[in-house]
Amino acid sequence: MRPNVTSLHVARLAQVSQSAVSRTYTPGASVSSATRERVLDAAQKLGYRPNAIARSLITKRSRIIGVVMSRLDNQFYPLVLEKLSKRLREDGLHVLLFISDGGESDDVLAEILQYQVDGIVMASTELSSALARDCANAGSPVVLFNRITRQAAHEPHPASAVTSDNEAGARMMARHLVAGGHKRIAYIAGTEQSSTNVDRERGFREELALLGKRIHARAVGHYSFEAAKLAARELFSNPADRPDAVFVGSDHMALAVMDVLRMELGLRIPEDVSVAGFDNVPQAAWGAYQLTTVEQPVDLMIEATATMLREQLEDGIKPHAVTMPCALVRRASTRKEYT
Amino acid sequence: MRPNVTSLHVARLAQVSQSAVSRTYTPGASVSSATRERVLDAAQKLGYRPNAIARSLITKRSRIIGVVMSRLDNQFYPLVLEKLSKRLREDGLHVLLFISDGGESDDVLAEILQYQVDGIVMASTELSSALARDCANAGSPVVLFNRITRQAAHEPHPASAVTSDNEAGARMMARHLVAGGHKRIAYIAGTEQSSTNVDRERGFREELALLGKRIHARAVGHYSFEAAKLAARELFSNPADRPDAVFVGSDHMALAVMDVLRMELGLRIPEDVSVAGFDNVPQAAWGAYQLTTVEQPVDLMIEATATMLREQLEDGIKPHAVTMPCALVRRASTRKEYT
DNA sequence: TACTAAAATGCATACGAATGCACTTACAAA
DNA sequence: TTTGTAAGTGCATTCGTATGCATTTTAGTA
Repeated sequence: MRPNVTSLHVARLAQVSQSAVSRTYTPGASVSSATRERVLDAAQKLGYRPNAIARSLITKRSRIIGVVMSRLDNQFYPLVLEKLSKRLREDGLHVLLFISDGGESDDVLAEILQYQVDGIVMASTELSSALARDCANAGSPVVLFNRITRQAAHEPHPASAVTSDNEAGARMMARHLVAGGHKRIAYIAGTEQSSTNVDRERGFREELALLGKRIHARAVGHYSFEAAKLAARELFSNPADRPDAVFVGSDHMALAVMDVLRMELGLRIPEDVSVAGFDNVPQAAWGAYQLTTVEQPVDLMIEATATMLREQLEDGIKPHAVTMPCALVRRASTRKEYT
Repeated sequence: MRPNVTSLHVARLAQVSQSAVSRTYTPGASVSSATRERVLDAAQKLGYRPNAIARSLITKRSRIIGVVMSRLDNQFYPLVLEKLSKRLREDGLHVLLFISDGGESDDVLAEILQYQVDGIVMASTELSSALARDCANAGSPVVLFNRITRQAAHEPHPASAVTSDNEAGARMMARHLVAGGHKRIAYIAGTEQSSTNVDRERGFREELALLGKRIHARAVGHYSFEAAKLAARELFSNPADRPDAVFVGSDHMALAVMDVLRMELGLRIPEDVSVAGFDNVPQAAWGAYQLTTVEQPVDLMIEATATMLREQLEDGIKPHAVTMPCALVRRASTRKEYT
């Protein structure tokens, strides 16, 4: 194996100092264009590439962002990952990816921190405040994506958070379903403790209350495709008292629910029962589903994430939380008018 | 910001040398259990974490694998990513993720190599042999996942490759469709130059020929959802001569095709036309689609990928190619018997 | 108890690039 | 020409850990 070619080799060939080589690759450093050219020439000849590891060691900037995700089977997250990765690359950052199983991710975080990441993005993952403190101590700002940490009002935020306005989105859906004349409205929850579910459920419940309605039946789908199927069967187990609408805590689950209702129970959507979801994943628009849903503004959320990372990294701004607006997307899975 | 706590700080607190601290964290190194314990105690108190960057600099092993992907909207790849990430973590490796736009990925590779990755996995991406050589020179073994480089017989493989037996899979599908009594069998291609498409199309065509049939009509979907819709419209534009079966180069495209056939053209599947795909993504099993398809043995392919990386890394084994068997998955989107 | 092999430990150096500092050179203004 | 200023350059050091080597300690055996 050939020995690695280092800046020193380049320096020798170009007849300059190692510093000159370094400066050539450091934007804004002081090098004459003559030297720069000789360095680049030599580098070209030797096939030199600056060693990012060595650079990180001395600059204390790895230009790596640790990203923790789970549930990649829910199309929402791969798309987030794709966009996030592209967006961070624009800022010269790279993604070190960790797949967690969704629960507490102590060990995962420990590994991440060893790599001296410049920041951490956690999506579809919980973060204990103890872990958040660890990260803060390690100097790695954390941005929660699509999750939020509950926080006592007087305490500082342990981590930043980017979410959409889950509560408002759910309220829109409540109004939409009530306007459709539905009488027996059910709710299928995601993971119960997750902030997304808490917010969505609260918004939905409260808006229904304002309209003089209530959640007629409820089951839990844990944001899982299979669990959502079980939840649907449970909700519709009593033929005498079936819901005429189901608001499901995520599209991923809602698609499973639609399958159960149509294939197993022979129900027509939306004639017999309306189904609505949350997220607006691509499949929601597919012809066989046409799922009415609440759209999360992914692009805005990604942009906000990138911005918050940069702010905390460069300007030392404190962690805080931002919320982006949702929008109702009406499709064919919900009745539109009172019948 | 607190200064980072280093092995030296731990050493001082534990009253040992910095070497002792290092050895404590090096499996198989020579440390007495007494010192190890004191070191761990001190580390605990100080919140010490070994700096993976510094370690990499000296060991010349980053324990990072660069993974290049595109098309994360095709569910096949997120699932590969999830499994690959988990599998590599078992080997103590981590994933540095790059999203490419699918074409040549020169710049992406340059960035990857700067991080001194121990290896590279490229999925859904082409790799020129020039780039492959760059990687080899940099000492980073490359494994192509679900792609293969065409190679003159006498030349050494520039990169390893893990694929399923695309050709055999397509042959199975040809037999299945012919057995179903289809007369006018169409094919929708993925990206035409991609090895997956070349192999699938060849297998399909040749097996049909053996059975005395030929591809009745053909269009190109570029492995894209939207392009596949266009392809479907094109294939079915002449009502007088419509295919009675369509083999689509990937499930992702096949689902789009089904939408067009049913929603836009009002065709029944499989009564009016059979549709089949390739990959067996989760959505293929969804109630609304029930897509007959060829299953790629993802778990085997992941395992092979991990193995090849390890072999090339540790045992210096030369790049080579392996192929895993596919299996036909019959569902409701294809007619089963001659009618 | 004496002797030997093995284990444990510390010292010093190396990995590859960035950067503060001191110095030289170039160039413009007086 | 002299002076002042800025740009360019090289030296030497630094980042945090691993490891070869020499040395000391321990344990094992006769």
